[in-house]
Amino acid sequence: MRKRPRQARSKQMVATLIEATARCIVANGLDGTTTPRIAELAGVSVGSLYQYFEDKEALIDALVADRAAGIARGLRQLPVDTAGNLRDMVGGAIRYGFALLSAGDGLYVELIKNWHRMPTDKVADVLQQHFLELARVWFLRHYREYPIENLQVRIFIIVNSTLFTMVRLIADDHPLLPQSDVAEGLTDMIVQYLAVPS
Amino acid sequence: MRKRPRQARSKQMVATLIEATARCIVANGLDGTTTPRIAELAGVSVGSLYQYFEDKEALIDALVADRAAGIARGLRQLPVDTAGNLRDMVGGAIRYGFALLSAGDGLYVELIKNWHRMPTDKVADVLQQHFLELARVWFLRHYREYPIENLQVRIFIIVNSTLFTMVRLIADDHPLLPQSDVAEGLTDMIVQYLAVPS
DNA sequence: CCATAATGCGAAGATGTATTCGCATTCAAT
DNA sequence: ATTGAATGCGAATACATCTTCGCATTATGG
Repeated sequence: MRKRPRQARSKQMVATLIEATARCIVANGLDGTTTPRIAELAGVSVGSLYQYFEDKEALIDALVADRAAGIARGLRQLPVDTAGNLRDMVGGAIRYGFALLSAGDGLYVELIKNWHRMPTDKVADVLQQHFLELARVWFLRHYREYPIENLQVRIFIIVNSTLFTMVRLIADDHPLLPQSDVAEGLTDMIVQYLAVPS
Repeated sequence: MRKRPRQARSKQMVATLIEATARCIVANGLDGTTTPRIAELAGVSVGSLYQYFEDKEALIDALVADRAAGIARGLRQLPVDTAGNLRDMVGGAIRYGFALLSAGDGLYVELIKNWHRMPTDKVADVLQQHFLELARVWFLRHYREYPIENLQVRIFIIVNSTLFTMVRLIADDHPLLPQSDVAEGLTDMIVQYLAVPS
């Protein structure tokens, strides 16, 4: 951030700009998101934007960081029963994922579509770490011993598979397959993949 | 195409432009690919480009169509043994996929990264249809009866999961996980998912 | 209340890209 | 060889975006 906000109104401005960025991406897509448009949506001048953000990228990074923090918070508060059966846990996570991606008028979908030019690692790592830890706990409880090495590969595959399959489905204007079927399919696939002790 | 090529040199020009586009994308990324740069790489003027292609998009579409045709050809010639075991078939396909993505200096990876602003369906449908048909044949041979409805969902999930997991891994500059491990993991996951008759 | 710093402004500058158009060159058929 | 069509050219046009800078407005502390 170019200038540290000292007064209350400038803190407000930073928040307003980040939210305007989100709305602009939703309304115009990432490519159609320009600094004048963001400023207009924020009800603010372009100059003010550059008072607090080095450039457009910094603004978008701030948005991603904000949402990533939100998602991390949501994941931690997601009720999990590490004593329960695997299928319920996975199924719950899948449903949570679909709900999240469908929320925010498609902001997340647009961000993930453009993962390669965004600080994707911030978010992907959050998911990766969360589910890795979750799986670790679950397996320790149920099997005592488990090849942890292999678990990283499995979680990497599962997280990426799920994320992009979901996005591909949601981004499709005329999806041939119902979301519920794909959710069930993903759940089946993941549970079976995790269940086999290699 | 704006003008149908009548003379030999113009056919050559179309081919040269398409190949230059491929090289430009490899060298500069899709965003860094501009019509002047393509023309320069082709050793041709910008004007000539617009003689044969309505706009930049048409040129890129032509490139995608060309490669999609090539991939379709490659898939058909891929030796498959529908009498053999499932794991060998899936493993072979995965290896073929990794080889394809690693080839062409990263052209395919760059194209898939930007799937959402490309005629992705052209390629995705090719893969979808190919593996759907392949799976159908295999299952008819081995089980006689199989819930075909469900098979579409499974193939959708498998194709997208595999494609994007591969791309995510290859696009990572410092991959934590070795490609061979991920390939094996994907194979395991797919085989198990397909093997369970639902 | 005043002085100073912080904040807000938006037209203008700098850059870059897609596309066109009039003219030059080459081909192919007679 | 000639002529009309096809092809090739690239400077110029049109447009859009990011970013800056000098000035106006607002807040804060003494």
